Amino acid sequence: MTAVNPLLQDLQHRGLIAQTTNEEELNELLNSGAVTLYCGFDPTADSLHLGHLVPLLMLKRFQDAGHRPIALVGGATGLIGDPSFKDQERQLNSAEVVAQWGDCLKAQISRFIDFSGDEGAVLANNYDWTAGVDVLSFLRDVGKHFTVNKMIAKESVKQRIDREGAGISFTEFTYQILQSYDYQQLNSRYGCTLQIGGSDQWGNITGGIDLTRRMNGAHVHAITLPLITKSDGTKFGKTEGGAVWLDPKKTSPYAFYQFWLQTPDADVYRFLRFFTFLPVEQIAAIERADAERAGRPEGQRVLAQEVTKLVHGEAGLEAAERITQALFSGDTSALSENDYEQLSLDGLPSSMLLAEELVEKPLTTLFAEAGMAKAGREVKDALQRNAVVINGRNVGLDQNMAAAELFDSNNALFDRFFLVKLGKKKHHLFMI
RNA sequence: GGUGAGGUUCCCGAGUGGCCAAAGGGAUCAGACUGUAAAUCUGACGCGCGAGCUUCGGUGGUUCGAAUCCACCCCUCACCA
Repeated sequence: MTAVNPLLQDLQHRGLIAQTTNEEELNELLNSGAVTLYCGFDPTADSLHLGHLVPLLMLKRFQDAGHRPIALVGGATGLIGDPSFKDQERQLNSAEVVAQWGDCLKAQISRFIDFSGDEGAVLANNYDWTAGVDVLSFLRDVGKHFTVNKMIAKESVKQRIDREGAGISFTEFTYQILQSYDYQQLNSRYGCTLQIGGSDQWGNITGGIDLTRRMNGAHVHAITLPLITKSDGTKFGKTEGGAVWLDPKKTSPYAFYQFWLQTPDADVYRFLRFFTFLPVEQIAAIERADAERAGRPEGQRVLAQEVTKLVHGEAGLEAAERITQALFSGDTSALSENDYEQLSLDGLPSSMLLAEELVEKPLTTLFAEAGMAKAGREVKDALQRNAVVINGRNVGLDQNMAAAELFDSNNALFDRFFLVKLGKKKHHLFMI
């Protein structure tokens, strides 16, 4: 029995390993020196989202442990669409759009992984080795290694094949061959011997392992990461606004920080292990301390701080905490004119008001348009329950038509700011 | 191609001529309680501050009146070929 690899052990303690190829061999591989490993990210949008964060951080964990990660942007696979566990055929995106999205992902990934240095990490794009391949070569050289029988048997496409009325196009069916080809190529080009990915990628990954053995005669490995679940069964990583993005323009550091801060107790320590680099012992200590102390736990705050810092940097975290402090301390009187300007810059939702538009406009419409509620009805409900506060003053439904008066410059802070709170958590800054 | 079942408001799902903006559940939003947590309880939940306006696969029709009846069409599912 060889020594247990510390990285592998840490990953196990964190619950970050769903499946692996032969564990003994994997352990030996990691003990034998620097390993080159890869993880693919398909450009399906102009930004990565929380679902990508765990694999991305995983690459970093390996890099920190002295291994060499390859971040693969799926410029080619993104054109095809991964059918794994999807119940419906997906809409194809145009080549220009996918290329542009791919560039966005590259920029984001670069903030997590260090690509400098000759022996450093590699940023690759599978478009580079697929775009030029002609159909006949591909079918003869690569396709010949796959049996349709095996491809059909994969769990990831099973529901699409079994189920009547669903179906799968040849295009998407081919996806697993393309991803397998990536592994084989990365093995040839960079000596890559380990692939990581979400547990839904197991089928695609094993295809790559087989292909690499057949074409390169190389014995390569894989680790899959668990699907991140929430204790209440709802989907992780979603808010009212949809996905939580890593791009600060799409999800502000403040909104990002708030997302983590609102993590249920039942999930917070697990998420600390998944999404931060804090040692597992320290996380366990936080959990113990929280359990012993009555009242508000520390876990959420630590989680929000750590992950926001990781994704948005010190400055992003500071901005998020600045807003949070101002809005949730209950004391906004301490804010200076400069602070209000900063709130908007820091990512607090804000909008401009035009005096002439306020005369006929009910608050319900005004706040719904500002994005504080989905429909005027929700604002009405909040007004009825005294849940709307403008600059510290409660506003009721009887003032619904009094927008012009409420937002008069005489009532403004520093002659132009209005901080509106709807419910306990929704804040919006209006400026005149 | 044949036969049978069905398409209802975000989702599931009741509703078969007026009492239906449409039961019930879920999701969502707000309130209470708390810790910006969970659980629980309360309210809202097509759109509109309101008067009112627009919905029940589509198009036409019957009727004072249709989600509900009729005709045609579109789509889904099941079984058979």
